[in-house]
Amino acid sequence: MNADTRQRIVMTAMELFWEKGFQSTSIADILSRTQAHSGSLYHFFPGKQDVLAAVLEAYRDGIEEWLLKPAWSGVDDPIERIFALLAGYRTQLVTTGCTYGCPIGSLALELHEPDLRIRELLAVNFAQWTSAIERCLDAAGARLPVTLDRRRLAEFTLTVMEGAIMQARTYRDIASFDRNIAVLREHFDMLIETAKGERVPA
Amino acid sequence: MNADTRQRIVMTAMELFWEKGFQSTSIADILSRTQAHSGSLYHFFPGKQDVLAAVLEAYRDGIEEWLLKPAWSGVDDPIERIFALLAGYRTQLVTTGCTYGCPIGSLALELHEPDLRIRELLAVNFAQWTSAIERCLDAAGARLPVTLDRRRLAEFTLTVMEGAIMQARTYRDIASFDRNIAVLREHFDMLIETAKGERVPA
DNA sequence: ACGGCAGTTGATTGATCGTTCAACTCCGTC
DNA sequence: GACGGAGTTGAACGATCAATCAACTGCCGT
Repeated sequence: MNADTRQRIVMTAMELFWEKGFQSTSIADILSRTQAHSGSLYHFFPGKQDVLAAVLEAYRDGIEEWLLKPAWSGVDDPIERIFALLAGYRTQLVTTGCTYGCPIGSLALELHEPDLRIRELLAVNFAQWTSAIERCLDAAGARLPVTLDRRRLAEFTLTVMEGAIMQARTYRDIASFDRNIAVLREHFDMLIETAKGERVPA
Repeated sequence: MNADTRQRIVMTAMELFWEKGFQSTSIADILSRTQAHSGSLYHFFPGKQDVLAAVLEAYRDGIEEWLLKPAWSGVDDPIERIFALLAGYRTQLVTTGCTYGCPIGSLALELHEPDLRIRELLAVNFAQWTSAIERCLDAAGARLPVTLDRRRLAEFTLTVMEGAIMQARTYRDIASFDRNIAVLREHFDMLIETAKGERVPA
C-alpha cells in the first residue's frame, strides 16, 4: 500500500481542521491543498469522519514526539516541565494572533454528536495529556503534599489550559491566557508551601 | 413591528445553537421548529450570522434574569454564590447526559473566523459573567487576602468552568466536572486560610 | 373606500456539500 | 506479454445549504 498519499491527506486534514475546524473544512479543501483527487481519498477512507479519526490517531501517536519532546528539551525540573508545556500552547497562540489553540479542545467542543469512536479518540488524547502531567507531578515527589491527588491536579491543569485558550481566542489577547496561567502557578506555589510545612513535623 | 415572530425565531435559534452548534443548525431547522417561513426570517434578519448576533444579544441581556437570579435564590454567602452558579452548569450537564454545556463557550470555540461583531458579543458575554463573579469576590471582603487580584480570580473561575465542561462532555462523565470544581474549591480554601493569617497580625 | 406598509407565504435559485464510480495508469508476478 | 490488484483520475450525482423574490394578507390611518 502506498501510504504516502494517505499520510499527506491526514497531515493536510490535520492542518485544516486546526485552522478552520472540522465542519468548515470540506473534502474539496483537503484535496486541493493535498493536490490529490477525491477518488484517492475515498480509496483510503470510507468517509470524512474516518479522515477525522485518522487525524486524531495521528495526534494520539505523536504526542510524545511532537508535543512533549520539543517542549521539554532543556527543561529538567518536573514542575517547570508542566509550565513549559503550557508555554508551548502560548507560543502557538501568539504566532497565530490568538486565533488557533488546542486542536483537540476545539474539536471536542465543535462536535456535538460525535461517533463513539471519535469521542473515545478525543478522550484518549486528553487522557494521554493528563497522564504526562501526572508523571511530572509524581516526579516532583515531596515538593508537593503527600496527600495531594496528583491525577486530579493533572486534570485540573488541562482544564485551566483549555479554558485559558478559549478566553485568549475570544478576546484575541494573550494577556488573558497569561493571567490564567499565573493563577495556576500561584496554586502550585501554595501547594509547595503546604508541603514545606509537612516536611518539618513538630 | 410584530416582534413575536422575531422573538420566537431567536429563542428557537438559541435552543438549536445550544443543541447542535451554529454550523450544524440550518435555517430550515430553525424555521421548522419555529413554524415560520424563510421569508419571515429574512424579513427580520439579513442573514444567518445576524440571527446568531441576536441570540448572543439575548444571552447578554438575560444573564441577570435567567442565569444569576435562579442560581442565587436562597444563597446569600458571596463565595457560595460562585459555587452555586457552577452547580447550575453542573445541573445542565447532568440533565443532558453531559452533552450540552455552556452555549457561549461552545460557540466561542466553534467559530474560527467570527465577525468582529460576533466576537465582541462573545467577549461581552464572558466579561459580564466574569464581572458577576468579581462582585461576589468583592462582597467576600476580608475573607479573601487584601492583595488578591479579584478580577483575575474571577477570570480564572470562568476558565475552570469552561475547561471542566469541555472535559465532562468529552468523557460523558460528570465526575470529571466535579473533580475540577473540587480543586477550584480547594484553591479558594487556601486563599481563605491565607487571609485568616493576615487578619491576626503579630 | 382606499392606499400603504409590516409581515407572511413558499417556490425557486445557484452554490456547495459529501460521495460514487467507471475508466485509467502503474507495477510486480507468473 | 498477459494478468491482477493497488492506487489515481475527474466527471457526475443527489442532497442540502443560505438566500431570494414576487405575490399575498391583514391592519391602520385617512
